[in-house]
Amino acid sequence: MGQAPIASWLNVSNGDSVARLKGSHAMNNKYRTHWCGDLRDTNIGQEVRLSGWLWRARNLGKLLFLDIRDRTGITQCVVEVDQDVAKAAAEIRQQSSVTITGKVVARERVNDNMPTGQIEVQLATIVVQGASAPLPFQMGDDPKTSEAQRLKHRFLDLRRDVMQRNIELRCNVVASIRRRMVEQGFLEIQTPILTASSPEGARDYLVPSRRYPGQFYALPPAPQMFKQLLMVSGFERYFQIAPCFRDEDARADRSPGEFYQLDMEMSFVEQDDVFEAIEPVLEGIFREFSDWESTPAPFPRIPYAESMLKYGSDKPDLRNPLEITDVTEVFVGSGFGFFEKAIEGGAVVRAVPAPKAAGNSRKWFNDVEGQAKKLGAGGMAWIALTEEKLKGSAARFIDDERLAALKEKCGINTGDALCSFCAEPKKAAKYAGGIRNHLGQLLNLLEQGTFKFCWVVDYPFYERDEETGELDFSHNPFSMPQGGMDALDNQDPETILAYQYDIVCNGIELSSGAIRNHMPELMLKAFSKVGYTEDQVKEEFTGMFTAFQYGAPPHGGLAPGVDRMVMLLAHQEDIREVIAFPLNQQAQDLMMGAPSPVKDLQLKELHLGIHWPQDSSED
RNA sequence: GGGGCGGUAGUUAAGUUGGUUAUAACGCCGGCCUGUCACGCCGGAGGCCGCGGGUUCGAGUCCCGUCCGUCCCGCCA
Repeated sequence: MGQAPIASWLNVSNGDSVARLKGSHAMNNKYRTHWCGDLRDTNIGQEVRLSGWLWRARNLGKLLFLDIRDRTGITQCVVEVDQDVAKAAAEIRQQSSVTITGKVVARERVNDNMPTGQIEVQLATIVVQGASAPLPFQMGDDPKTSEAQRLKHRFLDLRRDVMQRNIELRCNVVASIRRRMVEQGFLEIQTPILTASSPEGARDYLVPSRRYPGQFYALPPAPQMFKQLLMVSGFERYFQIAPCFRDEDARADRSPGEFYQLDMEMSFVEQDDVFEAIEPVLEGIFREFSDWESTPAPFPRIPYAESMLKYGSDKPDLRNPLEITDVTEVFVGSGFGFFEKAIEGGAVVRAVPAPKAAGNSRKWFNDVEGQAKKLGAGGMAWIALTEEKLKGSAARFIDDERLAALKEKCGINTGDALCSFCAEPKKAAKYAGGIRNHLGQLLNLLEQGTFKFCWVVDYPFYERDEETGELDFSHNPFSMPQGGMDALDNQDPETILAYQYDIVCNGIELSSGAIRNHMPELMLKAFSKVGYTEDQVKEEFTGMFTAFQYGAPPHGGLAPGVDRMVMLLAHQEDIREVIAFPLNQQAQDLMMGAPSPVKDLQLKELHLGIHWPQDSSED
């Protein structure tokens, strides 16, 4: 309650950046002699000139207060109504940009909530530099409006304290990343934005070529091939704050259309070398820009298979203490017909403990089951170990011996409950993982005030498509299979692991990366397993495949998402809060009106015609 | 592509089992107010209840369709 926006703005703002602003040469010009956040009682008696936005006005009839704000803070101006300037001042609408002059005086009543609360400026003149129309929404700490409204008027939204702080934090984080990377010998190298479409992975944004009818550039989903080429070129250590473009649907933690990665790559390294290079950067960033605890390097390394089993996810939130257990064998011979039949068919049973939840109502458990059903689960078998008896949907199948086994395996005891899911392993992991997250929040189990990092390592190299049954790369086709050629030749492809890793923080995937496959013959072999001929590989990855004929070094890297890092550091739930001009979830820019139709002439120059979808009235 | 939730004044919301003139707060306009700091007090204007169709004597409310927003699934090497 009683949020003091004035105070909160300066308290959280990065002092260094404000100091840099204040120290800049643009001081003392036509518009300002001081910054609004600058004035203290030491300035009393000085004549000052300030510029900024009229933040709030309080008109007491014979006395008028105006708050003038710039990026550094807020200064209160005061004027008595019998002075000429007062009449003009009273008419100015909030959020107009203004320049004022006046004398700094001590306040009759000090406001301890404001850094400038000791003083005020006795208004001598006020000039409106840019008048503001009535506002489309209120400008408080809480914007109290829809995101669509905010995005449509982003220039106003960005004027709010929270947004200014987020954007400033982003600047500082990016600057710190650059410093830390350069200090480790990484070179920042820009790579093309207009490049060729690549057949693997995310859907490309295409740019039609004017000079070559029917041909297209693509915006890079990531500078993947370029950074590998830079390794072939011998730059040893490359990084870039790289724009990435993917025509895929958005999420709260996934920016639509475009986003930024700290893209990095190193040559003559193994997986551990990459980890050792990036861990201090991430740890340093998170320590520099947050008061929260942060996992000290080296971060824990969790094999993919273990992560799927224990956390039901390849991006485990380690703030959540709950662990999933495989309890398949407990249900064998239990008389629970549905489970037993499914288990015979290859299903497994995964259980999530719900500590101290045994006393909850049947409705509570039904609601939890409802969450699981949302994820696609057919149902949830639960037991609750109350003082008197065992209750729950699976209770009658659990005899004393089986109960003892569950207690031991899952670490549960009287007062606790257990939620179980029976399905084929991948799905069982997904349901149990979803409920692990749900229970973590519901039971308030998440450790607070901390960033929990981990690596998820040893991803499978291949996976089988559930529908078609065909083998495909599970992650990155350019990553190195563990065991090399020997594994490709002699191992069941589904058991081959990759030198492929993700870095995860509080359940959010910051990055994935890999040690790359730099050997042409190994590439051909790896691709042949998923149905690529030699010619196809050579054609679709021409640049890289050719380059690998000329002394490619072993190399690997990764690419943590910059937006996601800033989102975590700013304690924002939505990635668009740390992007100045994000697209909305439908990948539209509501302010600029993108995407938009173009003139026929433009299409003609590009040799394009529009093929309207069915149902469209135009043709 | 699929699912959940939402769409009422400039903005945010309330609106009962369908029933007179659709409420409130902030903003806007007018008036009062000399120590406020989310200033306060009095008054006023402002509505295609997203859009289209249906049920009904009667629809903001119920039904169908559609558009828009948001979150999730698919997707995101």
